[in-house]
Amino acid sequence: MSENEPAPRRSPPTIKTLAELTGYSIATISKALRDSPVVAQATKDAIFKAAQEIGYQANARGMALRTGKTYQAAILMPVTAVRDYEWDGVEYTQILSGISQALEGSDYRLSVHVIRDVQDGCETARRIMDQGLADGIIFSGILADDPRIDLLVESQFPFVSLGRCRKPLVYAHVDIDNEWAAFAATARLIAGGHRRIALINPQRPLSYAMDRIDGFSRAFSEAGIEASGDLVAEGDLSTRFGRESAIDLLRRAKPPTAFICINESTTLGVLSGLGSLGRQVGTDIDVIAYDDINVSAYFTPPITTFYQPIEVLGRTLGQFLLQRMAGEDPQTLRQVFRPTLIERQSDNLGGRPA
Amino acid sequence: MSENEPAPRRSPPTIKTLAELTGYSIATISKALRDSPVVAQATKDAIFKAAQEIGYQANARGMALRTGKTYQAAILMPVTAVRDYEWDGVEYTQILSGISQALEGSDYRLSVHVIRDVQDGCETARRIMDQGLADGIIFSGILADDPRIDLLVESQFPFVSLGRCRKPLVYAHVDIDNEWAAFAATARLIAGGHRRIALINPQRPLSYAMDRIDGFSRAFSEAGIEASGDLVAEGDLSTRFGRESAIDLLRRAKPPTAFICINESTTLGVLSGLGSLGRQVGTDIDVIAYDDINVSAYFTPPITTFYQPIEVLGRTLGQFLLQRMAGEDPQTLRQVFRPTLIERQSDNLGGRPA
DNA sequence: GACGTGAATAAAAACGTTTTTATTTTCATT
DNA sequence: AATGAAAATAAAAACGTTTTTATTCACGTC
Repeated sequence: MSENEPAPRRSPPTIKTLAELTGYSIATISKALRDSPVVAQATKDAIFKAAQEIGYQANARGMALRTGKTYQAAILMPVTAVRDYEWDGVEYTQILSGISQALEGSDYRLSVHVIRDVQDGCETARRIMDQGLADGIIFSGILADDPRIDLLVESQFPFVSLGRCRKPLVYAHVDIDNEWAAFAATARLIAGGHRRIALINPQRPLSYAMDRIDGFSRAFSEAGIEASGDLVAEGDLSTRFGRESAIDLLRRAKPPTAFICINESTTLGVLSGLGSLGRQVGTDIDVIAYDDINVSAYFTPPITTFYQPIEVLGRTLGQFLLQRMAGEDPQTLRQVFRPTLIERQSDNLGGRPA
Repeated sequence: MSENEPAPRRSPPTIKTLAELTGYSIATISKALRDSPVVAQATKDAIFKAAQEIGYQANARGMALRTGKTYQAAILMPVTAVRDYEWDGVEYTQILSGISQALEGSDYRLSVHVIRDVQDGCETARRIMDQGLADGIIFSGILADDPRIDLLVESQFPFVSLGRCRKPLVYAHVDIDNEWAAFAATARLIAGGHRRIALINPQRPLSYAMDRIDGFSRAFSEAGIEASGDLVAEGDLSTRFGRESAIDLLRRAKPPTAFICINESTTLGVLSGLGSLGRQVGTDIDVIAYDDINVSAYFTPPITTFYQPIEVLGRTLGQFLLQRMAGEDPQTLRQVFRPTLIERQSDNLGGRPA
């Protein structure tokens, strides 16, 4: 009854501590803390106050065991096989940051699972579901036909994808309007007199690679010109790929007079390639890029880009996942962002002849 | 006894399933699976086989509740207040990837906690300990006197830091030999005839900022020359900062003839600054950089750098944390990497007059 | 043959919750 | 005053483990 041990190494207070302290049963405590309507307001107040005082924090493991939930959101982070070119993936910092911000107020925490390829991603997703490692999943690098989306849609497991597949499935997603961005970039160059335009693009199975080709082609067809489809380079998004593609394309019999780059990594490579061939950006050749991390402004010369703050995508991903995990209909959780054009001095299109 | 329901939605097998299946008690099953010596080998074999067959996977939540462990490793990821300049933090993708690789074989998973500053990091660390959100912590951006290290050392909570503080404490860490790198870069430029050398450095409270100044100063003093301490710029590591510093320094009465940059982000900024002042790297000005993500090769011109694959740091961090969480003495868990010099054409030091 | 010993296994308790079920109390209605 | 419903709370069970304690059994020893 009256043990006077001075509690030398006290363990954190549990619901039981609160029960002893307030005189209520643990059941009542639990309900009160979750603001259940069955417990009297006065009781709730007393319990809240006591909880506040002793700094009670619900034990996540206990909750997890009982409810079957993990209070974890998982993100599948690709780590590319291309080791020598390490720029790839830099935008993930932004994505993580955005997601974390969205999760901040909630009880959810973010866990990272690196994956090597889509296959690996599929297995990881399945493991997450089967072993109950997380309550929801976010992933990117969506293929035109992506098995992860099929799997998760079928299992009805909460997830949000960064990017869309080409199947008519209903699922929560966030994306960039790549078709539009490629269209706008191409149309802009065509309007500037260019006819031979190169597109530095990711590999074909990626859904957004195809979106970009669609936009690219549409711009030509709306202008009534034949598309320079022979100038589409497809590869990993490394700086090396950008450089080698640029050099290869410019050495051809019918070289491009302008480049559209998929991201800043390839843009840097293209600029490096142009430089080593002695070509001047803005004079000999125009370049328009898609802008990941807002660094194109510092290229020499600065490059005109389409910019979309990645962190915003991340925040939206996080919000959508929370809503999805709360049971919301994926139908309503879809957003496609249009990047904004940032004109920089390199690009004085229209001022020069075709 | 003989219910013929076709088990339409079976839940994953538990230890109890195994008990029923094999006829042993759940206690024996648990011990067998953990390979306890008290259970007979034949029994173990039978239980392992059964577990294999039904694909039994231990429930992480049950384990967590009982053992008090979380099987989570936490990383504190800084998200800088500098929103406009988003390159910052790109190397975190590499770090995460490395840590994940190290954790791969283990039962541990990696969870990300974003922090806004050191203060926030301190609170987050405390919360992780108090609420038992993880069994170990990794963090970076170490200050010369870092409260997080004090806190965790005192609490004896397992952690590994990327970077060292300047207090003589014993704790697991991984670091780059910044003193040496700065010394080597400075000495190289001095040997090439430079006397007025600028150092683009992070802000002072950061431990490695001071390490770099130490190395910088030592190179001068060993050469018997007065250090160009007036040419040390301190700021955030954004590209903008690099650009503005370069422009500012070059406009001074006694401008630098060479730059040492802390990372590729600032390097790009410095190059941008040089470009807009019409200076030629490798002719008018030399630049040596520290290389995060191996992209300096594609700058125009390519820049000589000190390179250390960040992923290796990440892997080491992960390994150390695992060992630390297994109870290993932090005394033995310390590693300081020396980056390797990558000479690129821009840097033909010694071939020109002072 | 009783007895201790050691090996093997089983039973029970515990971790901290939530949820279902049971009990008590209050109070209006007859 | 008895009855019943509603409100409030308590008790108990459950989630899936691990660990401590208890039981059973075989065997060698006195």
